[in-house]
Amino acid sequence: MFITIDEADARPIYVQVAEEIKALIARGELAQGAQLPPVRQLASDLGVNLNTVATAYRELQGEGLLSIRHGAGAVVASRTAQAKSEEELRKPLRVALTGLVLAGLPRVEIMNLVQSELRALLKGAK
Amino acid sequence: MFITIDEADARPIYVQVAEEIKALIARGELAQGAQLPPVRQLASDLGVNLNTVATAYRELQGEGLLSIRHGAGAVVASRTAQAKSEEELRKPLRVALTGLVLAGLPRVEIMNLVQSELRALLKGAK
DNA sequence: GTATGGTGTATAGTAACAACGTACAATTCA
DNA sequence: TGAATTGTACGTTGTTACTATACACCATAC
Repeated sequence: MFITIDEADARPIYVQVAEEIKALIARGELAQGAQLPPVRQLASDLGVNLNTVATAYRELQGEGLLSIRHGAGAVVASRTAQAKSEEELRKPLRVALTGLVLAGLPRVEIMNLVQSELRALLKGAK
Repeated sequence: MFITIDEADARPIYVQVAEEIKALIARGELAQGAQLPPVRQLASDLGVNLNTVATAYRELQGEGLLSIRHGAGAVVASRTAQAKSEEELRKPLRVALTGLVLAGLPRVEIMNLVQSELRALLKGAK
């Protein structure tokens, strides 16, 4: 589990952890049924409290990506998250693209970035 | 100024407001030099406190997009935000794309979404 | 079965943050 | 100059993020 916390990132730690695990699942590096590290282990690896990791796990469980069993561990439940509304999907994309446009990147460069990121994510796709 | 607050959106109100103004600037609907509404007016339109809007304005000023003068108002200072690191630009994009992949959208559909959003943003570009 | 070690969960405390109401200060203009 | 308009500062309240510590569930060896 190669997860890192970015101090410069304003988002809460548990959100960052959840986001990184999501990316691992999307890439197929965490396949369906795969066991996740115990909250204590991942927490100590990251230098945070175990409850912070537990919150991330519960968030992912809420999205249908993990299955947590008290006493046993957490496993990847599915590679597909529960359905969101189209607007919930579009908004983060709009925010990201707005940032790129305001950074002054030309259209072609933005498309290159998108394709490069998307390729990395779909690498392990079926 | 057509800005709306999304109750379902977990992000703070001032972030949502700042984000929507950014999109207006990117689209060219708020050109360089354009005057922004007084914090009291926008605040009452949105049904929030004036300081909440003021915080959004200051955030945008910090990114170099607005110029605020005490007693006068706020105007669009630039259409280009201050330089961010490549990772700061990539991360939101990765998060957005991860969400789309986990939602089960096929590659072509994701690319269609991206192009549709990007077209809307670049509509007013020179 | 039950003891033990491993696992997630619950609770309480602290600090920081978001949003608000109110008072203050700078600018504009009649 | 004075009044209206604009952003700013300050104090309060409720929420959130994170932590430390104690609890509850599960698997397994014996």
